[in-house]
Amino acid sequence: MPKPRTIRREFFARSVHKVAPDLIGATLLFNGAGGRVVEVEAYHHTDPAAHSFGGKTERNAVMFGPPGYAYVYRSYGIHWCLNFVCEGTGSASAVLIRALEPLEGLAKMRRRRGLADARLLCSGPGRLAQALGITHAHNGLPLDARPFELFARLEKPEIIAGVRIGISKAADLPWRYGLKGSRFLSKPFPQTIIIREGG
DNA sequence: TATGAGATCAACT
DNA sequence: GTTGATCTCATAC
Repeated sequence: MPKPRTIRREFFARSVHKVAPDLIGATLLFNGAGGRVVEVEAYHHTDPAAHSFGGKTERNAVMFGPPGYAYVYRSYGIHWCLNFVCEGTGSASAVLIRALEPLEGLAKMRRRRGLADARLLCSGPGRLAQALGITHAHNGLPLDARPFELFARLEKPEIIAGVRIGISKAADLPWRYGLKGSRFLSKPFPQTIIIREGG
């Protein structure tokens, strides 16, 4: 068995469109709780759906900083959503982490979510943040140091792509990526575009 | 299975 | 005042 490699900050200093599919199958832990990344979305600064599209504000400031940091924002007034800042300082692009397959710290995550069903623990950006205990307090933290732990995938999974969820601007861009066949996706992928290139 | 309302806050018009 | 990178519960088919 090969040993899992820790993902370093340089991993994120690339195009969001490379980083996003490369994150599928990676392992994300936060204070020892988490699992395998099965769904993400890419947000590029030239994309009208990105928070950074309209320029730097207090909320999105972390997106304008260096890659390899966590951008956490409040969604619909009640949820927290976790993003990984990518590309270079000032490029203001990020990957939204949308779903995990729960593997570690199941009891902790169930307690935080008030749920028994593993399927619903981390299947959605708001659910995932709640299960891991991520809030605005963690906005701007580096991804290559505790409480974050990120491990690269050992094998190249089959990745599917589709349009992003819950947005009205640039809604036709296929920048949502998922692990093919996973039971832990926030929603099914209607069309199946399979990506094989990359590693 | 599908659709709708409510929760609640920051950014924007 | 409206919208939004959401989720849960209720009601309808």
